[in-house]
Amino acid sequence: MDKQTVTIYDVAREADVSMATVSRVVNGNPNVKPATRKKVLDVIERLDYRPNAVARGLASKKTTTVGVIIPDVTNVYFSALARGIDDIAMMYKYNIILTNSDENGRKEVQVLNTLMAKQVDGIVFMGNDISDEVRKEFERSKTPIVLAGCVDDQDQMPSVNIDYTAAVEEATKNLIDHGNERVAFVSGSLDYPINRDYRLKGYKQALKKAGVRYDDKLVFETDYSYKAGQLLQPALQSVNATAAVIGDDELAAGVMNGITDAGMSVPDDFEIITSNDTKLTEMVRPKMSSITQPLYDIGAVAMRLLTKLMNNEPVDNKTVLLPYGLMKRASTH
Amino acid sequence: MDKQTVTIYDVAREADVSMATVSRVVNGNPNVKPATRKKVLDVIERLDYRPNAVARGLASKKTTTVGVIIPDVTNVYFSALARGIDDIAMMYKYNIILTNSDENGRKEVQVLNTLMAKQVDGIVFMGNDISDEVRKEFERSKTPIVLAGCVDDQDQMPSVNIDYTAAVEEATKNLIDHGNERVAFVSGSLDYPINRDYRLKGYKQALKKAGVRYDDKLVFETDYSYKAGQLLQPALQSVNATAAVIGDDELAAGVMNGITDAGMSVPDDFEIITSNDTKLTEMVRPKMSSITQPLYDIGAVAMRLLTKLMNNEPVDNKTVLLPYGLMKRASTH
DNA sequence: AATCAAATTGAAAACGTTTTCAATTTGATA
DNA sequence: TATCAAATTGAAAACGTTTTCAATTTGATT
Repeated sequence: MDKQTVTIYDVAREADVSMATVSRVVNGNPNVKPATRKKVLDVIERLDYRPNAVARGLASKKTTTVGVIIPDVTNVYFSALARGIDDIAMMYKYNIILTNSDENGRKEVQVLNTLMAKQVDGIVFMGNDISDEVRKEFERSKTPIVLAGCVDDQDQMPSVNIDYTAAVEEATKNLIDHGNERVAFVSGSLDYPINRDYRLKGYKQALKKAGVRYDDKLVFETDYSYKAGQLLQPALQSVNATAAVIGDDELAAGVMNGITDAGMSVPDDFEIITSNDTKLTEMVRPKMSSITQPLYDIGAVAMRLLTKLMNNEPVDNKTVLLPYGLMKRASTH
Repeated sequence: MDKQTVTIYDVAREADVSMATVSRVVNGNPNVKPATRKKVLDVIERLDYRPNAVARGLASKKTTTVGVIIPDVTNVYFSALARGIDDIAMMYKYNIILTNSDENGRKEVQVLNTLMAKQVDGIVFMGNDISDEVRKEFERSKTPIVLAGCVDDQDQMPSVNIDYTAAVEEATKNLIDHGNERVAFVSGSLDYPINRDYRLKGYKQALKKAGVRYDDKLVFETDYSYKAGQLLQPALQSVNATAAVIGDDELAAGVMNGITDAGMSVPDDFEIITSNDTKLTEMVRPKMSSITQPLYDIGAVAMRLLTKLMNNEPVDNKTVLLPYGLMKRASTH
């Protein structure tokens, strides 16, 4: 305990007031006489007193930190959400404790517990799935939790998303309207509700409305990587697919480059609509058409929703659907 | 204060031991009889006691959190560093408080102070520059700080980088060896030491060694954005540049697409070497040649260096240079 | 059984701030 | 001047854990 640290006790003694008064000044409590306030502020400046936020957290039971669970911060989709979360967090004077989960359920439970131990005021959870173990931790938690870019098929949790079903339906319809009779659906794991129950559902609805028979050979399940996308060209060709709705931009870039590297032409031989409208859609050639998701806004709105929950503010709607669109670029006609 | 929270006092009472003994058990202190330890652990499990890490942080003066200051988490370069930092942090049982700084000096000072108030055990700083105000905060800090992907031209701070000078020299030499007589240097702000004193220096050294006259019209200063890169094609053409070393992958993708969209051919008409070897270099067409930086490793080694500093472990070398290379892809001959 | 050293345990202070409620001060009114 | 209500202030407890050092226990030896 080196006495170079200035504590509230030092300030109180120098200002000849109690610690309670110093605390009131520091925290902007109005019940302090102006002259007293000035005296204390002068001492604070002279001693360069910096309040210890950990002590404050213990005493006040608010740490002004929020936990953010992210599958992988290097993923362009999730990093955009994280940016929205952090910007709004800082606006409301919170800091984020960021943890990569790798969509590993065991790791998710572990980091959830660590964050709870660190008494975070709230948690934003990103991921493709909510395992039973994770859901159990959610249920026992007194700390507010908001999902961002993650659906809760049991609809128990506050969440911010787009209407993935409608968005994929519209994208699929667009490809069908272009005359494509063999539209593929390229997706991450169909174990994930977001893919199986929301996005694939939109795909099927578009087919049905267009009177196109559903063929499960046109549904491809893979991981969300560029490499996996590149390897899909032969399989897509073998089922005579002429277009695809693809669930991730890096995956889509892989599919597209696999196709063009094989000598086929996009969009003439094969049309592509991807899903996240990250900056990657503009960088590849041809530029990729995409469902537009306001990624930054999903993060920002999730964090704002969380600040309301943390502060017991009234919340109209715990399930927020943000607008989506369809941005046509050069990967479609 | 709702009594549903189980505290160390509850465990001590149930196990009929003192709080000190419970603390010893929880923290693995060997000075506990096996029978006592078992008794305590049984109670901990029965009551589902979860230690409060904030209280522990206050009492022990270690919070097991580290601050990470990042210019922009959506930037592919920095997010890869962040990934390395987090993985090693978790390995050593730390969590990262992540803050976006936008390379804004005022904001950097602000977040530094916030992190200090939150008693982080250490800080990893990423950015292109260390402003005087930031440096002053560094100097007064008793908390260890490590730079990652950020050079300290005053060489006061522990840091992890590659030899940017040698790397750019080699890339420039490569382009000169291809017969290019007009090699451009496309960079972020030359106010930043990393660009002015390290990378531009390498560029100049390569020219000098090749007996090529330095022409400042071939030096382009811009921001690190795809959009800025796209707009550079006319300027590059007007100085008859036939090749460029470019300081950021997104910027390089913009330059390259600007050139190919204008009808020129890469590498036949214009060769490009970029600097970060992110996955973007594989996604664009043609694939981009790049200086290879082990981004993940820069982050990982920085975090490891920080754990040593935090634990007062011996450190051989506070300035770590990791290996770089030159990956030739299709944007060069 | 007595002695001694090592191991174990406990009481209470420490960590630095916030909160609570009683005590005191202040200002307005009659 | 006395009274009263509102404002201000202070003392001490609270927050939940760790640490320190004295007290106690244990085990080995004579």
